[in-house]
Formats: sequence, structure tokens, C-alpha cells
Amino acid sequence: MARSPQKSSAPASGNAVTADLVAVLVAVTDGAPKIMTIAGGSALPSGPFEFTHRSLQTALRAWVEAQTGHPLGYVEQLYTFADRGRSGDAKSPHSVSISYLGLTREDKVGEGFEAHWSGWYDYFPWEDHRAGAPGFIARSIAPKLKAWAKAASSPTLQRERWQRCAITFGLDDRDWNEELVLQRYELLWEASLIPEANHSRGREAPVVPGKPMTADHRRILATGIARLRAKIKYRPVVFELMPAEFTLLQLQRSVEALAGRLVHKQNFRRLIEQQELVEETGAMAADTVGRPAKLFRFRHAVLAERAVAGTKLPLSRT
Amino acid sequence: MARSPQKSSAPASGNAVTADLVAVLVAVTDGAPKIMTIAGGSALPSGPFEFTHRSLQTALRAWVEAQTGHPLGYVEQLYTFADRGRSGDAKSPHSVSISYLGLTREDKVGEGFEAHWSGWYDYFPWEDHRAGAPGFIARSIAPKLKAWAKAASSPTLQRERWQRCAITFGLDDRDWNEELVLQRYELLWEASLIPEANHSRGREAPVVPGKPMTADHRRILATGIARLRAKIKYRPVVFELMPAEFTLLQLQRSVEALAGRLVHKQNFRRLIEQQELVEETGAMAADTVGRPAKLFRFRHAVLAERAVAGTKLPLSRT
DNA sequence: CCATCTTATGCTCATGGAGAGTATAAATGG
DNA sequence: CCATTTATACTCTCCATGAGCATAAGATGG
Repeated sequence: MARSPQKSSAPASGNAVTADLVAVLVAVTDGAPKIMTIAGGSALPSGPFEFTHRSLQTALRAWVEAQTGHPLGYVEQLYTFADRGRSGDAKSPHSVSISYLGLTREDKVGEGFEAHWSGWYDYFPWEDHRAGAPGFIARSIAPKLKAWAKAASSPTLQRERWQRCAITFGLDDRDWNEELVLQRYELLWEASLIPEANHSRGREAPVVPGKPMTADHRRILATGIARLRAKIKYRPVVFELMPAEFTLLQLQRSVEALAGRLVHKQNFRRLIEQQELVEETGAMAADTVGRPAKLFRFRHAVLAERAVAGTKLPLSRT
Repeated sequence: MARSPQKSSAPASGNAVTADLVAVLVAVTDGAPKIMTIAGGSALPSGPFEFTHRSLQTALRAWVEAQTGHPLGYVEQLYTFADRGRSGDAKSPHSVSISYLGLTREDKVGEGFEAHWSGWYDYFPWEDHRAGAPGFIARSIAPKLKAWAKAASSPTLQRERWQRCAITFGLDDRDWNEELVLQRYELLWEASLIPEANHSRGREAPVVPGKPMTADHRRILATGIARLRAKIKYRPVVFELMPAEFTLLQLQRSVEALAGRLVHKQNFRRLIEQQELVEETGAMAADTVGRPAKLFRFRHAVLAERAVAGTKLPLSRT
């Protein structure tokens, strides 16, 4: 940045960069959260921003709709990174990557495109605590983190490192905090447990389960998941991922899929109903096991009615 | 964005833009929230991003420290905009503006720089509700908004417009929501009550009090204020704005200054203390009216101890 | 010294939301 | 009929939060 501040009305020459958009596109199908990927699931969809569009969001929407044939519901900017050329070479072209979170419903991907939907827990298996904490956290991740903590230079640093591990991964009887997705990824990265972190060095590092991605795409995905997990607690965004009509259990399963943890059923219903987020359609769910459930639809009116308070999660501690 | 998705490993030529950084730099002095401005208070500090820095944040920090001679505490990215040339001319250079929120303590600005601190309520007088809702909201803003609502084409639209006004400005006995800073600004913009909104047309529009800024800088500031008002409720970021030692009342005044509304004193103390965010220094405040207060300092340890829950605001409804 | 003002600090009370559990209803397949 | 599965209705307890009362500790002016 210039030493002397000034209005940015005269862009300095020699400062040219390229702007890329990267999208974390989320859908939920049958209790499985999906993200749109390309290149065989090894990258998030991305491409250069073209200034034929009025704004970044417009560009993203247009592109996604061309891809999926479906309008993109909720869109939110995630983060902007500056990359200084792939090889670290100061002469290589610089780029700015602007990432977005988008919510939609899974659907056929347009013909001739290489995009498809992948389960997001393929990339972050340690994030799914719906059936309790995955065994490999205690069996595999925790010991490796402990080794990493022990490798610090002083006893104080060792303690601090381990405390950080325990907090982010809910170890030592701490509670699991589902929102710390990015912190967990970054911790694993620092501990060299993420393949992307081994900068083309030849040596093999002990790595953790989970599919890697190109460049920093998995970090971007982590950012998106974290944002979404936080958001569903105070904004009714889950409905963007639901079909027009749904049962309360389906809604619950979607929330649980995103949060990666279970919710107390009765309290979940109480919350949804007392906030008047949904209304009955009058119909009942067909093709069901057990007692048939009422069908509901989202009351779009709530978006206008109030500065919407949200859908906090009635978590269960079991 | 390209129709065919691909890894962004080959930036397309002809897509060059310039990247600018814009900073919302906040400090609080004697219960007055300030922002750093340039050009006589008509613009936020900004400048081109230079790729000599490793990252955007590094660039921002370096620049701010050169400006103020003080390290920048908390830094957070706000939003990235794409501007298509000043005049709307498709041939003019495109730029991407990346805005940041930074917290620091007010201090002397380095010699020879045109930057200085301005009170943020100079730009958003309607946001300060510490002495109750400002009279001109009911006297001046509300009627103008009502007129704007009435100008909608259908009765339904008129009602929706007014409902939106009432929600964002807390009219019709609704509660004031201090976080809706951006929504309020955008509403006033749509209603042509913001000077920046009158696109160099000659006609005078009825405008609302508050100092305007260059380009979209006031919108960026609104984004920053909104983000900060939300953040202080769940992250202990206020302490970045406090001196090393402070009384609980000083802390409370700072929170109130940011939130633009009053807080219940006893409950505020209860909250701060039970969360163990501070510790006594042992000393007492000097130069005081009334009973002397204990001095406290921030317990930096809490940042490590937990996935910090925050400093919710014990609002008073009076 | 006393009255009064100002701020600090301790404590109680009522309300409501959240976590948790119990109980009953309505469907299906043996 | 019974076991199983899901839906739905209540109840209970705990605790955070908004609110207010009461007292303490300093200064100041008569």
C-alpha cells in the first residue's frame, strides 16, 4: 500500500492483477451436504471475473445458473486472497481470488460440463459428529497432534500448542465446537498433517484422512462450511437448501447435516414453530415409515416481517 | 466468469484489474468512536495494493503502522467490490477494492500525513441512540421515508416499503436494532436521502443529516460499523480499543459508544466478571469524581483458554 | 461535621429460553 | 395383536438476562 494515503481515483500502473472467482456451492440431499466440484472433485469451480458483469455477485450468479440450470438462492461473499504467482516467483502474474458461498438445491449439472456434486465430509471427515466423534480423531489425529505439540521448543509452548489442539478438536473432555472448521484445518496444516501443506518436498508426512484439493481450495471450503454453520443459527438460510415442501424431520436432518451434529428433536420443532418460520401445507408426507408427518413450507413472509432473529440450534449433548 | 469452469491456474489475459485496499480504522476516545479519514474527512484511507507484501493483511498492517506509528491490533476483512471505472466508461480501468476493519488506539498521526481521526457519528448521526433515539429521526427521517413508501406503485408495495422502513429504523414501536447500520444506509440511499446517491444530477434532493464521503466510502464505513457492532457481542474485541488499564465504567462507555446505545451497568459488570475477561491491577483510578473505581486489565489468557464465547451486551430498554 | 452528589459495587427477583425427558398418537409389517 | 418407527404434545429444571434495590466510598459546599 502506498505510504501516502490518497483517494483511489488514480490506480497506479504496474499494479495490474487478475481477479478470479471461486465458489463454494452447497446443496443438501438426503442428509448429505454436497459441494459442487470440478476436475474429478479436486477443485472448486472457479474462473476469471469478466467485467461484462455489473458486479461480482452478478457474475457468480450468471455463471452458476449457466452451469446448473437453476437459480442460485442465497449468495454471500466469503473472503478475498492475494496469490503471488504459483511458484512464488515474483515475476509470475499476481491474482486476487474472491470466494463466495452459494446455497442451492442439488440438481442435474448441465450437459458437457465437468462439474458434479461431492459430499463435503469427503474432504473433512473429522467434521461429521452426527454419530458421535469419529473414532479416528482419538485414534489417529489426537496422537499426531500430541506429537506435534511435544515438538515445540519450550514446555510453555508445548502446553499452549496442546491447549489449542484440545480446544479446536474438543479433546480432554472439552465440548466439540462445530464452528471451528477453519481453525481445525489450519491447525492440521501447521502440524503438517494436510497433504497440501507439504510444499512439494519429497518427504512423506503422516497425514490425516480426507480428500485433498488443488491449491488452497480446501481452505476456502473450510471457510465456507464454517460460515454456513454459524449462519444457520441466526438466519433462516437452511430453507434455501430445502425443496418447496418438507417435513420437520427432513428439515432437521438438513440442519444436522450442515452442523455435523445431532439436534434434540422436540426442541427443534418447538423452535421452528414458535418462530413461525414455517406453515403447514395441509398435505401429509407419503412414502413414509412410521406415523406420517405433516408437510410444511417456508414462510417467506418472515424475511420481511422482522429483522429475522434466526434458527438457533437446540443441540443435544448425547 | 467463464462458461466452462476450470482451475484458475492460467489467468486469462485481458482481464487485468488493479487492487485497492480501503481501511475502516477504528479507535475510541472518551466515549467517542473515531475513524481514520483523509482528504478533510471526506474519504477513508486507501491505496493500491503492492505485491511486495506477502498478503493483503500484511500490506494493510505495514501501511497503518507507518501512518500511526502504532501496531494495528485486530484486523478483519470486510468486503470486496468491483468498480467498473469511475465514469461507467467500459474502457476505463477496472479495479477491485478490498476493504478491511482495523481496531487500534487513537494516537498522534505521523507528521506530514493528511490523515486524522473523525467521529463516526458525524457520518451516521442517526446511529447514536445513547441518549435515546435522535429527535430528527421522528421529525425528519421518518416523514421522508413515509413519503418514499407512499410513492410506490401499488398499495402492497407501499406497505412493504413502509414495513421495511419501520423495521430498520425501529419505527411504529418496534425495537431499535443497532446492527442494521448497512440496511439503514441502503434504505436511505434507495429513498434518495443520501447525497452520494444523486448521481451528479443537478436536482436537489431532500437529504438527511450526516457528512457524505467520496464514492462508496460511507457504505464501506457502514459495513465496518455493522460488523463491529455485531462482533463486540461475541468476541472480546473491545479490549483492542482500550488502554492497558481501565475501569469497568470506561470499558462500558466504549462498548456503548460502539453500540450506540446504553447498557445496564450492574449487569454489564456481572457479564464481564463472570466471563473472567478482566483481572484487577490492584491500583485504583485517580482523578475521579465519586467513589474511586478499581483498575482492570484484559486477561489475554482467555483468548487461549477457550473458543471465546464473547461479551454479549446487557442492553437496557430504558 | 453534615448534607448531598456522584460513582462503585453487592445482591435479589422475575421471566423466559434452552436442554432434557416422559407420554401418547398414528402408521407399518410380522 | 404386537413390535417398531416416526410424529407430536407436554412438563420440568436450570440458568442467562433484564431490572431494580441497597449500600459503600469518595468529593464538595455549607
